[in-house]
Amino acid sequence: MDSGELRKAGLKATLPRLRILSILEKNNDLHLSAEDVYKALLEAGEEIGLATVYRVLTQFEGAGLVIRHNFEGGRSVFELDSGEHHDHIVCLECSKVFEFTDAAIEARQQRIAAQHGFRIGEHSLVLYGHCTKTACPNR
Amino acid sequence: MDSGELRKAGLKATLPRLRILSILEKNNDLHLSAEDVYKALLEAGEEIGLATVYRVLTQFEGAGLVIRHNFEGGRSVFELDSGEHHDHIVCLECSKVFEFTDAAIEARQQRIAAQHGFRIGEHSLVLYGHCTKTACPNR
DNA sequence: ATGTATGCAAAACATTTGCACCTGG
DNA sequence: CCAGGTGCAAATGTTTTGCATACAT
Repeated sequence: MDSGELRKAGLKATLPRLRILSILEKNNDLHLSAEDVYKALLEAGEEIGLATVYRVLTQFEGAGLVIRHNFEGGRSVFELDSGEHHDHIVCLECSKVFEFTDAAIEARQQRIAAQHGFRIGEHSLVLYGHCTKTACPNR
Repeated sequence: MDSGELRKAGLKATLPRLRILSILEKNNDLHLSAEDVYKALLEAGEEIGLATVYRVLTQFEGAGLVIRHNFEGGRSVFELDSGEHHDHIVCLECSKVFEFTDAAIEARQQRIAAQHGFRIGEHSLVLYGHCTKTACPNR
């Protein structure tokens, strides 16, 4: 049980929080929207309010447990913060998300930021494209 | 007058469209939201509806005249598409935006996408950070 | 107990759409 | 003239908030 993680983040270990954390853990490869999490919980027979999902996800983000992405398409998606930064490739057709990291890119980013007098906090690199060989509906 | 540009994009050269284009040109260094454009036009004494601004910006995006960004914070911002791709650095404190390009990063992005069986359409690299020497309110 | 968290419904935003009227070519 | 564009208001979709109730410690 992750009560510890929550406590450490200064959050009471309530049932809704534990459940949301559990959904995120179970789908760590996916990137879920608040509604996705909500539906997953309902389907699992759990009772929860959508507002709670939003509140908890926002708190998790503030606590550094979760990362919020603003990919194309209005809604935010969330993933557990593994601690290791990574970038994303999003298929514009099937919405599948791949993750990657590249040391060379990271290094250049730091240098560029410094050149512009910036101290980088977070950064997000998202490649939008089209699958050519995966299970993408369009091949 | 940019009637030509519009015509070329298959769009009638109407007054609202010309005005919006003009606002974007005048603020090419900024990244404006639909509401920003709307307000700018109202302040300039022009009559226009917010819905029209949204419609026109979306059409411009489709026509490749404009690029839409989903930076942090729910709303979309727009900038004229200069034709030359570039990345962004956004100050989390003063919201100032700097642009840059880096050939090495671009090259690696292509390679990485290819490795994952992706054909890249668009991509967006945004560094979120803090100014250290510009006119940022927090220095 | 008691301060916090939750659920529900209502509110707040950003954006889109239906429709009658206006306009550019 | 006529297809397409615009304005307004209403609809949508997402996220936030107020408030009375329920829960963790």
